Amino acid sequence: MPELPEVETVRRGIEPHVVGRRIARAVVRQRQLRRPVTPGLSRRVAGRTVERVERRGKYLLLRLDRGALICHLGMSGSLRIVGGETCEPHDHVDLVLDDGRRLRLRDPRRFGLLLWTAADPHRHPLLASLGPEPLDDGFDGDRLHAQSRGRAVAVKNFIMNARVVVGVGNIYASEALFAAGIHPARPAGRVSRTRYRALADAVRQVLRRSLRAGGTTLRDFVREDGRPGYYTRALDVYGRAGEPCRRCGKPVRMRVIGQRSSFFCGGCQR
DNA sequence: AAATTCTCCTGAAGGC
DNA sequence: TGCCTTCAGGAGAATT
Repeated sequence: MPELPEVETVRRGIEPHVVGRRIARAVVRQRQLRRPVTPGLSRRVAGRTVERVERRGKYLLLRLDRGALICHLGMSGSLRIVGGETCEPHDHVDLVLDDGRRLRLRDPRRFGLLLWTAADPHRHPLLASLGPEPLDDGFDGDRLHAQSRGRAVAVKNFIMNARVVVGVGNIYASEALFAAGIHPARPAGRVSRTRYRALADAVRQVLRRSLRAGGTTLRDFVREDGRPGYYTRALDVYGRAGEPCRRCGKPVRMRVIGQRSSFFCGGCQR
């Protein structure tokens, strides 16, 4: 499931193939994604040139010379550069480029998103109220601390809230909390400033480490050329229920917190 | 306002 | 072997 490192890997992967290219047309085979693909997509993008590819949280933004495309990969989405029109099930949308190649969105579970907007995509309702980028200035422990006062929500859900910080999904939330020694179910308002600083550092470290590896792939993640891009980074806790904690040896525990499976070490995290 | 629940969908995994 | 059931998962929307 693509989280921030995976989405950034995709962005870097497709960027050199699409920037400067003119879009000939779009082919929409399945418009029913998380939201319907913008009606008349092909008409909107035909003849437009891709000026740059940006990322905001887990959203990819294709800035065109007029308008922009907002794309989200949900949990099973992938974008690839393909040579022909031969497609497989779940290949929902193609952007046909002027060199004949295609940027193809595949998304079996259809939790993804592809929207066209005429305005600044950063002002789009889906993006307008997003929190800071974890790898940029503006995200730090002091901010987390200030924002969490009085909040009873579990700290894990707190840092997975895109209004608090973008790009931290279920996997890296568990990993960062382990690295910071914070119990995932602890109320967000009861985490000290010092520990929020450790958590912010942990979030950055976990994301950077994964990004350097081209993204941690657990399931459906593939890179722009279709390579699995699997990097078997040893996750410390995620998916390791029952296995020994790498730090203290006690078995890693799994618990559902806020509708999401959470992995942690009861010995190392308080 | 904040927190929780619901929802979309399919592939994988588990049960029998 | 195969059919049926259950469930994960991003994140906005709806509900409490």
